[in-house]
Amino acid sequence: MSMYAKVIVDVPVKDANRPFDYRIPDSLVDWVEIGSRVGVPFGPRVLQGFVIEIASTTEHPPGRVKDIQEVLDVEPPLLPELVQLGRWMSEHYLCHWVTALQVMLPTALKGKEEILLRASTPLAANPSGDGLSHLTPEERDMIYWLEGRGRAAIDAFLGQFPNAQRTLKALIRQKYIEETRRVVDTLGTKYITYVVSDLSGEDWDRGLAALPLQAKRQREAAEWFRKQGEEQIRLSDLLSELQISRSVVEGLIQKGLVRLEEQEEYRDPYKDRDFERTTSLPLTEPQEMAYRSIVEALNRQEPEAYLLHGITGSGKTEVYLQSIERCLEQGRQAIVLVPEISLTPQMVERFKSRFGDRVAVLHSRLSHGERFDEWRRIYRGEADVAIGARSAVFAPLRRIGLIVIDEEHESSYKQEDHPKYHAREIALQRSQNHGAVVILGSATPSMETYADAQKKKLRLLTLPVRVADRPLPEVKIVDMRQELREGHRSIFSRELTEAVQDRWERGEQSVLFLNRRGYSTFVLCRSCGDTVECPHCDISLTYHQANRSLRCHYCGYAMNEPRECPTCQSDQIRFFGTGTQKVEEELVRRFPGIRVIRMDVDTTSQKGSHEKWLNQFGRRQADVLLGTQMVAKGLDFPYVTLVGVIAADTVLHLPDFRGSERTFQLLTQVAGRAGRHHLPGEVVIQTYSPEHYSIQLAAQQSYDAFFREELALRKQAIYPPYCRLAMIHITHEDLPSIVQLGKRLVDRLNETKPERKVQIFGPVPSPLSRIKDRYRYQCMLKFIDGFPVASWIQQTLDELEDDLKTSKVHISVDIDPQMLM
DNA sequence: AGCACGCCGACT
DNA sequence: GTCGGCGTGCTC
Repeated sequence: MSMYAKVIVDVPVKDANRPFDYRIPDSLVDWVEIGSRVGVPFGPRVLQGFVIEIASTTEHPPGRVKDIQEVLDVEPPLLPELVQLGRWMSEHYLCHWVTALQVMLPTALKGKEEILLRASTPLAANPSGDGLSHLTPEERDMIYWLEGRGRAAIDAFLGQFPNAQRTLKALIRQKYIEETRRVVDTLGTKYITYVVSDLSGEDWDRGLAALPLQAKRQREAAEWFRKQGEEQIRLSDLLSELQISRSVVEGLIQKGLVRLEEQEEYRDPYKDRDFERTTSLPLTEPQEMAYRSIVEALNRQEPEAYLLHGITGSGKTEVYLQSIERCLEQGRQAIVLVPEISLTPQMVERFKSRFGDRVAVLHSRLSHGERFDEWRRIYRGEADVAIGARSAVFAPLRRIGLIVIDEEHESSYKQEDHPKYHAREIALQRSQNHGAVVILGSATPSMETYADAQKKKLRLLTLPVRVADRPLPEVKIVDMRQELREGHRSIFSRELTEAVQDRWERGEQSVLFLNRRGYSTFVLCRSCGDTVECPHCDISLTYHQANRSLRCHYCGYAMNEPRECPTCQSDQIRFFGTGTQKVEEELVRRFPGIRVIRMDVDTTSQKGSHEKWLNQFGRRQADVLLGTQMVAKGLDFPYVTLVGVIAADTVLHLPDFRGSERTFQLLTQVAGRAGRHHLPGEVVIQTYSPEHYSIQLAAQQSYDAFFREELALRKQAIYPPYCRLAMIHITHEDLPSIVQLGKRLVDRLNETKPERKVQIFGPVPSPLSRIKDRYRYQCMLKFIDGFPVASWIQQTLDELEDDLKTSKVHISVDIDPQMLM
């Protein structure tokens, strides 16, 4: 009786987004499991696929079912739990199943098709070449070339014979050339050769004595090997240590003294670093309470979610560390998610120091190979704490007890391309599967999360004071309009200039923060501080350079680029634009001789440069650290006593209802970098909107007040947490089609929508109205929590299938979008 | 997505 | 007459 496997093939297209049945040949029966990665024939090709189910029957006539060609890994890389999670994701986020599965694996495990060619009639069998006589000389050339090589990749062949695709196809059809297709991994495993010996002491001595007298080098090598007292030594170490060549070792192998063994080597990205072991620190009372509550939940081994709301410097990380310790004691495992940007060496070090080799680190700065190695350590249970950015939530752990999401409000937990998942949601999903505890930690929780805590959907734990009762830094707000009125046009206000000067003289350090995102997109009057807003939407207009207009991307309202401020008629109207480079120049000009480290995408693109700069700053080899987002998070340096925010408004006026929330979070985070140790800290915030509640309340470090204020506004305008959002993006090559199709889609949605559960806005052109020669429209949906939007949208799209298929429209859906652009 | 099949215009 | 354009349809 044959067995069959249901396989999701690597063809992310609607028609292929379903399992295909394959027969499992007898030779592979022991290898094919749920979660296996296999190579399967699909049409004329051989593709990678994932086994999602194994069955003893198939609905298809046996003749129509092909065999699985190969199994690509010794063990199935996807745990059954993740296979199911992938299905849930594909339904919930409206993506192809295979896309959801692939995102869970390191890119090293993405096999691609390889085509090998071979001449089918060896010359030897047909020396006269008669069989080829009716071929053209060119065709014969190809066959001779292939015979000379034995086997060649199709790329090499086409390199040799450009534009020969068609001829090649014909030769394959006529069976002059044989084609083999299979799936190969993009990246192999790294192997290291070790020298080992199985001999007992006596045998060894005997062997050593038997060495010919002239074999000086061999004797030397053998004695050195023995002296090390290790069971195995890296061949490369031995060769370099004794300055001998491989042939010496070959001699010892021949005489049976040693043998070589290939072993898989993990590329440990931290192998050259020593981590000083640390043990638990004493907990403050609030820490202790939070910890105890978490431990109780861990002991219950049931899914439970907590919000750990702790102000900056209150010691959230220590609570994580000790909770993880408890989790490991239970024989369970943990995942720690941190935003990519704060996955700093400092952060990693704290975990490595506490848990040593039991920690595996996954982040984007590792090479594909390194990532794969760390992933495998987790897969094999050699590491039981996985720490990483967003995608680490898929770490292949089998017994998860705890999932920590640090800085849970960070938008980087939402993946911006398919599958557009939110790591927080995936974490909650996995905690259900494992009976695990989830800790969402933040000083500035997202509105949604805090609202959930108030609704008791999450249990709230609070750390209201800093460790060792250190005071929060003093925050000053500088009104940049006033500066201008008094004739100061510099990027630096007088207040900030003085403060920097002061630290410089005292040998203390400053961090200057420039929020680059959003520059040049909004219009601001330097005289009255007003921004130009949409009359219908109460949101800043976006400057569109293409047609020099201001637009609202919620309702589509547009106006021409203004020459004067609509409020005060001043001509001091500006399209904002300042970069870190410009700030650095200004800084050096003002303080000749000051040592500045600039950290932005330009200076940190190189591997390890991030770490290098921070180390330099930590060793006090610079007076000022100037940077974007990346200096806002997680840094903890004792001599930083000043934090300056160059322009606090940038995010505030982005056309996004989360502008105030983002501003508040960012300012609070940045301010938290100052005065974390024995020296008191000071924060200077420069802004054109000093009275704005998000800036005022960030200065007061008053989360609760901000939450209340913002919540009222969200309620009024009906935005999350009072509803949930979905965004439908429509793109097409030409404008008339997209307008027409957009309308048809929205009409259909309106016809089928359940009253009072969904509101539909749009379609309107996206703020980026054309990308890569495709026009973009978007349509926003507000819906009440609990309504199954995804399946409703999918159903509606299916109904329109015929219309949509004939046009070249692309439709993609984003559930709970973070950016409305 | 690819790749084949299939049906219409400019070339040896 | 053929080469080659890309519309349409399918992949267990």
